[in-house]
Amino acid sequence: MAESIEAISQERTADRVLSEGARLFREQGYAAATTRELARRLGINKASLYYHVAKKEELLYQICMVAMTRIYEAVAAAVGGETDPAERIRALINAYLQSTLNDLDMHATMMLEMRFLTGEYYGEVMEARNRFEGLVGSTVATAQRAGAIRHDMPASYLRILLLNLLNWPLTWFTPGAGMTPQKLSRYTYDLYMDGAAARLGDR
Amino acid sequence: MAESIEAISQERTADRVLSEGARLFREQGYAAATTRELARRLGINKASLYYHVAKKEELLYQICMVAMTRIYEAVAAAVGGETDPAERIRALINAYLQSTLNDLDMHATMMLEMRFLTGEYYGEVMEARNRFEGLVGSTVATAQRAGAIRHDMPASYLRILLLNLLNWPLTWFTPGAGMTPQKLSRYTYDLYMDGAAARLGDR
DNA sequence: GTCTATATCGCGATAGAC
DNA sequence: GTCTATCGCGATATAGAC
Repeated sequence: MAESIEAISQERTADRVLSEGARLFREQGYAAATTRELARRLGINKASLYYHVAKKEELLYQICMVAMTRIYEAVAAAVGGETDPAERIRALINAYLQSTLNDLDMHATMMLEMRFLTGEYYGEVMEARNRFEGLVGSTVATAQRAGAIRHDMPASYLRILLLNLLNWPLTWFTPGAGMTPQKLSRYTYDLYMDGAAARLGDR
Repeated sequence: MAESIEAISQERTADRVLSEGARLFREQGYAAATTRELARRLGINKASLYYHVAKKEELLYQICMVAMTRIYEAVAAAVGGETDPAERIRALINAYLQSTLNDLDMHATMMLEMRFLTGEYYGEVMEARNRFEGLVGSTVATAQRAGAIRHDMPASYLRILLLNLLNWPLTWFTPGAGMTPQKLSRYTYDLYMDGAAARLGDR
């Protein structure tokens, strides 16, 4: 019993280090953020931090891996829940933007700060990211083979153009500033599938 | 005569500080980059750097302002050279991607590192960037009013979706890796205007 | 699991000679 | 316009008591 209570409070503290770390790294950038400031925000001594995490870089690594796991699972579940190729892309866009924009600290840190990782840390995160972007690519390529996506553009371009649309919002999205992940998802899907040009009968 | 030679060599050194600084800041991030390393790359003593630039932050500021000036002028000239609304958008996309991807160090530093500026430095760069993004927005809005762009999506979304497509390449584009700014421009325009969906008669 | 105290280092920036 | 020399600070991380 005492064990489970300890386990719970331990988990809480570890979680707080992760989420406060992600917030700090996103706000100030990994390199400029200090362990002193993180300890201050957590209300503990800076030395106490090193009970929870071996070093600053390891914290960044953990944040990146958690973020990658979350978004992979969210997007895989969303895509797996649809059969129609276009609906799968709609679900992908929605899950991607919901995940990243509702958990900005973790995902912006992962996408924008992972480059500061070195060696194995970097390798593992990059591998997870490649696996994830492979899921995006195969969803698009499958839709193309099914005839739902145009054939006069290589699947590799269709993948990176979609990733451009999905990732840049991490740099500018601000919750509560009028925009919502829902609305952005809808317009992103509309633009990605149909484009911005006026069609016959539009006016 | 001696003056002009001095002026030229002075200009050269100042230019080298700017371009090597941009390269270093892009490679390592502004916060992680050191003035020692910059001096080493320039082949001068670290103290000598402070003859050319007052402080590290001022160098970042100068890089950002030069990048903003360059891209504004390139895009304004390209858009001004066309009259057809769709062609103006094509020219905008092309000039935007040519500028940023052929001068990655300056533009990636501007877009991704400008957040480390403080006070007036930050204010001035942000103002220039807002002015520039206003040019993008007004080009899209004008095309919409002319009937070339769909009316069932707010111009504000059409602007940010285009900026998503144009800016994220700064994070992944690598010269000489198969992709060219030309090809990316073409596909970006095709996708932005027409979308990814297959049309009747595609197959 | 948190603390006090501290080691050790590398940073931005300056002084002043040449 | 570049140099040598150095200041002063704040960073990550560790030792060891409680």
